[in-house]
Amino acid sequence: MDKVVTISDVAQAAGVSKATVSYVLSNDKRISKQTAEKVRRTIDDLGYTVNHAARALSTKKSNVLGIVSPTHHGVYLSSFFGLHIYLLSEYAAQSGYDSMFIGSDDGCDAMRKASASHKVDGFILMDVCDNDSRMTTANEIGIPTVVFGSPTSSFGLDTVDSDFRSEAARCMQCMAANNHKEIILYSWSKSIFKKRMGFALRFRDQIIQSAEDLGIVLHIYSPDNDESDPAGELLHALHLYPHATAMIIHNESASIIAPQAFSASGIQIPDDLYVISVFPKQMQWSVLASFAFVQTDIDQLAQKIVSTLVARIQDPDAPITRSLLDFTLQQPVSR
Amino acid sequence: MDKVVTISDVAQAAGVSKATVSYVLSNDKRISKQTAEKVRRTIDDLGYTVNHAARALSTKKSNVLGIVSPTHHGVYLSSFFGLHIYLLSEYAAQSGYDSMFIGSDDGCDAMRKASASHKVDGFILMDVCDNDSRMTTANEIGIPTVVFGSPTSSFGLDTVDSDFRSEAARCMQCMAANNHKEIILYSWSKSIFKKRMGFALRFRDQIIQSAEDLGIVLHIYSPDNDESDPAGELLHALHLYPHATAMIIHNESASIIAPQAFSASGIQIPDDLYVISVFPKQMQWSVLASFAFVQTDIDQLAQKIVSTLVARIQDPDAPITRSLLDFTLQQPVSR
DNA sequence: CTGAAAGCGCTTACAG
DNA sequence: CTGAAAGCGCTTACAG
Repeated sequence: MDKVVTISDVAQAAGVSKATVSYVLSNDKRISKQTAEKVRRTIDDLGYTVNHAARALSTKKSNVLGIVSPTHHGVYLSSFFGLHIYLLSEYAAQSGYDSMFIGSDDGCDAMRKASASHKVDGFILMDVCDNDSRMTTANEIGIPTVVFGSPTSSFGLDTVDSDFRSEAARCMQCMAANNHKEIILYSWSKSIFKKRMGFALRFRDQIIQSAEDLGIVLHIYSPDNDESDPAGELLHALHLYPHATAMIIHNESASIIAPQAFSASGIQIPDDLYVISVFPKQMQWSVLASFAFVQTDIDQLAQKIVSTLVARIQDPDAPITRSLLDFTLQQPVSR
Repeated sequence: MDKVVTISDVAQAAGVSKATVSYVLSNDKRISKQTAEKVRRTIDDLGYTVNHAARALSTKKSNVLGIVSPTHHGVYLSSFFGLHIYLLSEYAAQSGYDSMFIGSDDGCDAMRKASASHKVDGFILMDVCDNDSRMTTANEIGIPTVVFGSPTSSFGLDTVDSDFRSEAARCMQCMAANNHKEIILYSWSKSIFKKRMGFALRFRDQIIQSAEDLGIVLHIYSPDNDESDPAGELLHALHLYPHATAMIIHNESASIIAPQAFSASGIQIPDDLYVISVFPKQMQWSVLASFAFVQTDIDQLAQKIVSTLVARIQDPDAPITRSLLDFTLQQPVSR
């Protein structure tokens, strides 16, 4: 439509050089207050906006963070994936970064391309599993990267996740405190374990450990895949282990469906069965009041992920960071 | 790490000019087969990738699509939002575009900035409601834009959505065919209607229309907001209208919870209550087999959205497009 | 069929 | 405190 205004237009209108305008833009203190003020006014008058491509070419920085979706996520995609992306890009914006979603199946290839073409300054790897090839790719490229997940090795990359070990231990202490001697861990599906997702592995391993330490009889139930009916699976688990007095649910779809599934079968929570569930506090509409729960906070995680990546971009040589956010156990609210 | 290779390096190594390399890159037929072949080989050898910023500066095209999240989505965010973004960016990639997520609360401001700084070639507006300010903003900017949603007016913008009117009519014909004289429409929450979201309005209006045409007694139930317990709301609706023999559920969280909620109350589907639900075929883990349902396909929608936007970018003067995808009604599978 | 050159809109040493 | 100028890595008329 109307002609696009460039830095030259501003310079001319303000009666200064392009360099001066550029310095004003970057708040360089060498420019006098009056000049800066004058330039800023003409910028507003003309409605100037910096050309992103030109700046990127000149500075060799794109000011874009690449959000890399998991390779081969298969059919399973958390309902909170969208919220994650939303929040990440929100916090990125607050730090002056745009965010680009990199989602094709050939995750690593897409990463190489995005990096080689200077499209991004850094990567956020979503839902990283053990030995995730995206980590080695990031390493080879040598680009600032933060891993969202808890792989056994992060290959020298910064890491952010919920502290599943600590949360698991806390769940078990709660079980002991409430005098439960035999419990069920309703865990993630076998296909999640097969993918070696850290959140599933780390949580389960700590539960096993704590069960031993506390002398609690533990049964682990893990559905075969994520397509089966979680309500039926939950009841099946109860049927298999009739002496269990409590259950820990660490599984998204099961957490959502569980209150209904139990009430449908006339199981009173917490009288017939004491239940602890782990789910994001953003899971609102699902009614879980009679459960105790570990309330992970996606918002805090997103904020931490972005700040970690931004810090890494600013100082590539800073020591590696491993941030585990430890969310507390909430007791059920009676209603 | 290792020095980044530019078009000059390729030109030198291949013994041609930069211009020639550039022409090879764009498959210009003026370059001889042999030269092109030679250049392509050195490109591979050197591992050259075009610098995105340089190209964008030169061509004034960013090759990026901006996905604009709804302004003030409030607490409600569909569980499929993430899948949507994922699929959109997948199809964008297939068409040679990257996708940038634009999500801040000041949606329109963010749009202006993204456009002014030449960061995007076009916009996809997610979940557009009637009189959505993003539409007028897109118009003022004069940038290729496709509206995902069914607003009353699209302000001259291309539009893609599921065909809610047609689907609603089909649901009602099914009701009539099954001889239901009195039914309940369990609809979206009042806050969704207050936002004037087209999918809720258009569907409801057609249901009302069809009810009149077919002589069916219709009760519309709409929860106050999206935080309330959908299971309780569903039962409340049944309680209010005890003579209804069927229900149409057009509400995401209610669709998910409904099978459990009904079974918990001993309501047999379809014997006690005939139910038609509308939900994406990507909603897998939730068990809905005893419902009839309109199976919208997020994948097809995403594909259509991207192809529409790409076409618009290529030909800004082509006639305006309005694509309504009409998904069929599936009868329940007995199991 | 190929190349020299201008230009895209910025930033940043370097002079003054 | 400010400006002239080079350079970032491409593309694209324009010559030849």
